[in-house]
Amino acid sequence: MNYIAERRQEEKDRRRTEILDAAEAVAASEGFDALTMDQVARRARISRALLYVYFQDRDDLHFGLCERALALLQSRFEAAATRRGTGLQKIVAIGRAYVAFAAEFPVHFAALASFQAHEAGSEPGTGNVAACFAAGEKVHQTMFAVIEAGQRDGSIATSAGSPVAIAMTLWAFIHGTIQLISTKGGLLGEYGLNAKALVDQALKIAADGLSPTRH
Amino acid sequence: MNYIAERRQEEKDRRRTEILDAAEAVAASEGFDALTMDQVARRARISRALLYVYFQDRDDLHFGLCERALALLQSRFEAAATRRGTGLQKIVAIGRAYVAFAAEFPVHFAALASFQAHEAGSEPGTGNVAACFAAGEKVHQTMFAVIEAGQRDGSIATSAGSPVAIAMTLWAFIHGTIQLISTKGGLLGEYGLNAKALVDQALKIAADGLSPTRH
DNA sequence: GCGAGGCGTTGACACAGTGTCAATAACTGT
DNA sequence: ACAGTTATTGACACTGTGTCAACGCCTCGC
Repeated sequence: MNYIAERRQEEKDRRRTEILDAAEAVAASEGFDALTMDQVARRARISRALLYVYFQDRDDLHFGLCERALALLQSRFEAAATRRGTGLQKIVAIGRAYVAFAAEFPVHFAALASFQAHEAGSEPGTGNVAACFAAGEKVHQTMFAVIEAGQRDGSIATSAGSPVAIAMTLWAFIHGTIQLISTKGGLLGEYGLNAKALVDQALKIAADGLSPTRH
Repeated sequence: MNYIAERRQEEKDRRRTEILDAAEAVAASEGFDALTMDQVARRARISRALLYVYFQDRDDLHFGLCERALALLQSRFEAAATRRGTGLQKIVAIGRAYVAFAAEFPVHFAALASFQAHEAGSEPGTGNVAACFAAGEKVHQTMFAVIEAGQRDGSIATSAGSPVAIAMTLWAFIHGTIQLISTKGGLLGEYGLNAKALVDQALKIAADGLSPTRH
């Protein structure tokens, strides 16, 4: 009957999320890079071989984690984007949301960072890779819309460039800043700096660079 | 005699640079992440075991490559910093120098990127790690000096923050931008963007954010 | 010249992790 | 009860890492 297939699909989905939960737990305790298939399988209480039924390989599992992270991030971005204020204020709020996200879910941020750091061979429309790119696309769209609104309400200079280009640039800026802080945080102290001050700095410069006051 | 020790040291140094050359060659042809000790050893025409005499482990070799990359980058930064112009113009020139560096030596940039992306456990003053951090420090000092000059000649707002903080922020900005372009370059086309336009965009926003025109 | 001791060099080993496959176990419909 | 599908696994082959005892070679004191 059809009931069966449906139930099986549900069980498959639940198992899949269990595996991702396990992977997050392992990444949280052992560090993201030092995550092995064996640890994940044991944590999820299945054999390693079965893990390969649900995820094609290590990278595929990785993309699964990224998709989760991006979905979570997107909800934060949307929350930031729906607050009152100018487009510029909203985009700054989005930047702060990314910082807060990275602080709250370091594992998810690590997943995104290594996703960002590695080459993206032309994506095959299938599997978790596609889902991951789609999730990233949604995040990007959110930023895009806010920037466009900012240019319409006059808080962001149109001379700063097209919304797409600005979105990319800002993403690179804020991601680079968080990455620097999270990996080299220890060295900051030697210069008498702290994370919050650097973030404020970065957001201020970026916001001033977007503002149309000049010219 | 002392001659002997000296000659042996020189041979050791030369062998060391040969190994690094081999590592660069392998990284260039096989990709940076997919670099194995075996490939490097074979390219340098020594046994894998001997490789471990010169470099403690894979990471140590990696730090050796980073040190080279940073030294090279530093010479480019200094060249950019000695050109005529305001501090702001110089810091923009440094940004462009980093972009040019990444385009000209993708392997070196990849080394720096993965160095930047991974955690830096409190450094032990010994070995290549220390040398790598020292080289990074010199690069940072170059930026620092230019920014300070910019604030003195009035081309960079003092309200933008302390020179150290600005240097860190700008490094994060430009590095993040190059990283985005080099790993996700393929997707740029889908948005009608190209690398050069994005770089110009990023530098413009950053420069406008630093400029004191606004108050 | 020559033997002892240090230095450079290596092959071989133990280990850890990945991805695959044939075989087994569990379930479903007739 | 049985045949057919689906889920699950242990065992295997492979790749890469890091270590070690051993071997050869140079050099220096005699």
